[in-house]
Amino acid sequence: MSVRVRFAPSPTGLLHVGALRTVLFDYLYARKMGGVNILRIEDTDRARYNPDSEAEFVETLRWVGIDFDEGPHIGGPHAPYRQSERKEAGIYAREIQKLLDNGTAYKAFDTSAELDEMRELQQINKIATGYFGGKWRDASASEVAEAEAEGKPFVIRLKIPKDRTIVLQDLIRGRVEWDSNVIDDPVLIKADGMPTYHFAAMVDDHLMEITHILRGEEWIPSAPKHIALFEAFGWTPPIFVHCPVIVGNDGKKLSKRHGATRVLDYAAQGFMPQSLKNFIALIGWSPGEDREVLSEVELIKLFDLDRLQPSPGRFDMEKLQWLSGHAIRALDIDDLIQKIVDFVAFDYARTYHHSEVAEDEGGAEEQAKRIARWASLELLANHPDRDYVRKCVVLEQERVTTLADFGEACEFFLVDQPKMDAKAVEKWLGQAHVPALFEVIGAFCEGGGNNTPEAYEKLLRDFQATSGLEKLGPIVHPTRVALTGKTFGPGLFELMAVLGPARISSRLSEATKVH
RNA sequence: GGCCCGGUCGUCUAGUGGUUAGGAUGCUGCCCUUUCAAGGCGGAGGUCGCGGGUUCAAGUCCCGUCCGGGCUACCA
Repeated sequence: MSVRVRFAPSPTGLLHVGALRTVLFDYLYARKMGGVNILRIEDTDRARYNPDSEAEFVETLRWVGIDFDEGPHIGGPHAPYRQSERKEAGIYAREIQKLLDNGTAYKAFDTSAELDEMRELQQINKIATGYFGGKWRDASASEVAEAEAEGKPFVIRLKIPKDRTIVLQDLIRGRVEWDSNVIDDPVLIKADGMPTYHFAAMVDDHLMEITHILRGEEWIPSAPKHIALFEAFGWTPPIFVHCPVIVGNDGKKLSKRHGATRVLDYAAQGFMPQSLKNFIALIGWSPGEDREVLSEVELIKLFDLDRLQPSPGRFDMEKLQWLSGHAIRALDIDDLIQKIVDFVAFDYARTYHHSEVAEDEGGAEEQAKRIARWASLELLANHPDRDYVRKCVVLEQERVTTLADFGEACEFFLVDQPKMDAKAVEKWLGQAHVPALFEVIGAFCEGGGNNTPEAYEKLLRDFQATSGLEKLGPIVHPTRVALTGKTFGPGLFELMAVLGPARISSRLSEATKVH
């Protein structure tokens, strides 16, 4: 039987990192097995419904490079793929009737006030809370008919069998058992007629012929309900795969405090999607060899559910950064430039770089940095001299970890006069030999000297020889500061050849004035 | 409270009875070098949560215990 997996998010908000990992595993497994990857929207909770959510999922997953074979945005043989639409189509009404008919589900007319009272009593008596039958599980047909005739609202609950052991055979965790008497009767259909997750998800998984249910481990406690539901229908349940969660550095659930949880924020920060995938896949899974940097193809080829690990993993930003830098360095230069151009055209990245930054993430200072970074990125992407852009990017390629980093890295290439680091100016530009040095370089540039790294190197080394200075540093550093405003960056001779004589002369004369 | 899941260097992990407990990241030293990176070569960092047991032999199997996390809704 062909593998069919599904990502079934509830459209209540953004796509976060934890959910991404589950879809990634769905996707990798489907692709590896030549199976089908399905997107299904679980919008049965009207109160929490967010109309922008579905578009967020689709856009984000497109960026990451995770695609679907069936879903609300592309259709498929099991359409519709939104549960609200499936409800309208009468699917859940039809299925629940089967359970009502075979006696495995029942109508319960308790009011929410009654249920609250019941729970309170259970808590006081320190016994398990939940609905273990109440007065309706075994109510007589006439009692039910009477309540219905009065028009009382009701829910439909599943009859969890008594005095049994319910067994979950989880692919990652093995056998997990429950005494069925500790499992309460879950609501299947709410008073408003909408199905609950428990009902809709399992019915759809069966109808859509899902072979493996990959979901977060927070679902383990409700697994026995789902298994009992499959039994009530007489259906064979799919294979359950409860994936470990991703937590923050403090071991707690990933939240805003740990950095971005919204996947699209990583796109906006200029991370390479492949490295995010690579990184996320490595939390809870490994190929079993000592290999960590994996291409898309390798990821698919090597991935296997058998190698999933049960323990939760922490989200380590530094490793993501290493992976992203690695991916950028591996890129062909023209490809890289195209990616930078695309990045600058990416609306959300622009928005991200211009939105307010919370105090604990750097506040106004960080925000100013982002705005400057973006401005420089735009200069780079829109620069008329593409050959110049190419040369700048080549020199910075091995010094960045994200696409956005090119903003800061290339800034001095792009502006008329770079911002000068005051400390660097003070340290290097005041030295006695500097005026003579700049004069020599200026003369070389205006006199039509060769604009090559080799020629500049010879020029500066010759100056060193005649000046009597022992090291090249006192010559290189002031020049670098005058030309870039910084004490670090690409090789001086290479960057001089990129800047060219005109920029060099004007910057040197500016630098002379500054000091 | 009840039920459930988890526990190997700071972090991500390899490991399925016999290994000096391996790799990666991060940290750090050296090399390269005009700086910063990148790259190359080293180093520190783990009494495998703890305590019993089984065994000639336990990170690996069993029991107990501690700690962390989840669920305990007409939310998913």
